[in-house]
Amino acid sequence: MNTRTRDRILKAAEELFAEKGFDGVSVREITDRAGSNVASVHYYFGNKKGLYLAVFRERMAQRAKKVQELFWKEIGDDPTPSAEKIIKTLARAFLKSPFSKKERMLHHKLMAREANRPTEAYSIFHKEVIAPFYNALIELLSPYLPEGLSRQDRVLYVLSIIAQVMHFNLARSMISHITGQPYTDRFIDRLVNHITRFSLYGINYRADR
Amino acid sequence: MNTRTRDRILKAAEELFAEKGFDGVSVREITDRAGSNVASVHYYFGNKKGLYLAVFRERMAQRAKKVQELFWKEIGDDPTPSAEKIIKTLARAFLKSPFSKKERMLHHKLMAREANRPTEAYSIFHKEVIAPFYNALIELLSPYLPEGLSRQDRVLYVLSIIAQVMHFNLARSMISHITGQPYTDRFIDRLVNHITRFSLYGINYRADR
DNA sequence: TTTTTAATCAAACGTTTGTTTAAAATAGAG
DNA sequence: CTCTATTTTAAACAAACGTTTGATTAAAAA
Repeated sequence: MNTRTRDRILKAAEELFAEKGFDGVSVREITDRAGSNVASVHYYFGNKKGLYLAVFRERMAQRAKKVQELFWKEIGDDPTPSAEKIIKTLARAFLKSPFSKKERMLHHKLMAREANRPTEAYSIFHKEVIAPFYNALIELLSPYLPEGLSRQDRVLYVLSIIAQVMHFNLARSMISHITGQPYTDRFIDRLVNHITRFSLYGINYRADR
Repeated sequence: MNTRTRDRILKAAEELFAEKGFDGVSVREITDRAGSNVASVHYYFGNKKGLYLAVFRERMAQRAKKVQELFWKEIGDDPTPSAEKIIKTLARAFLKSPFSKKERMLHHKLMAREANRPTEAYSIFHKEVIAPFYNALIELLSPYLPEGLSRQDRVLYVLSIIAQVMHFNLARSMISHITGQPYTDRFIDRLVNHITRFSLYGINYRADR
């Protein structure tokens, strides 16, 4: 198995799928960017759908786990982190993860695609990666949430935070139009601070109560 | 001009474009659903892209304006509405607008698609519909936002609210998985209440200050 | 050395794509 | 009814699509 060719195809496929969607990209476009033959997709992945599934299994899951690792590493040493630390770390893990801006972007794009219209690729990904992370976040945030909420109510708070991260990433073009700001590092820093502040107040936790 | 056939095509096109994206749908699929001939798209809209533009001009823009009218109607009589009223009305206008759930969903799907990767269809739509609404919202909310913020900072607050509305609508499948709740009317009511509460605290306005 | 395996390639497969054409059907006015 | 303009239709087009094939290469195994 020549993993180099296979990896080049995976990389090109991930980029193009995120950018244009499954139907927006042709196999030839992928193999051209990867510098391989059209037939190589069949050779390594069976068919186009198999390639899409592989992108999810081997690239998305990996990346999501890395984001989570980063989150836990920053939280890690603190047994009972403050609400501010949890939220800021969460926003940063998503918006300033250890990937290039391009990589982070395409990760979120594919996530959004699947959260909306899940393919077969998603169910395992959800069970193994998404769900455990959400559950852990709920545990972590619970002490700071209004009392007496059901689990279903508490998860909404986590979703409100994630919602902002996702939207500020995915609606970049519109947001740049409306704010007049390009997505520079400085602007992203400002977004992280805004999301943190908004969400911290959003959960309505006050240390002085 | 036989508007009946033309309208059927527009309706089918909007549904399918929202669901699968521009490249995910074939002209034949659209005309089949509309119950017309393949060539009718050429006859009424020139080509596939022209049909997509027409969907935006004639369906999306109309709908967005209706949502905004609903918002202003509920706000209307009040010259200086409270922060709570503004936010609740905003959340409701988006999540409980005078359309069917299906209609609202496909509207938001297309919005998200274009906010992410805008086509020519978007620029006019943005200039005439989106931007004015955002600007008006900023004006309305400004008295309740932290003082001394630039316009660019203030728009972020509006975006945080919209972000939640969009995400709770678009990531339905994932959210149902994670909460264990199907998207019933009762659940959507709960979402509206949650978003309102979270966002109201999020802007950190307190009448007692 | 001979045989087997892994990898890549150009070429072609049958379908589906968006688009166009020209004829047929329909509708409305005189 | 007749004539004309509008609308709908079946058929065909080239181009692009995903997929498959059989040949070719080079390295590994026998």
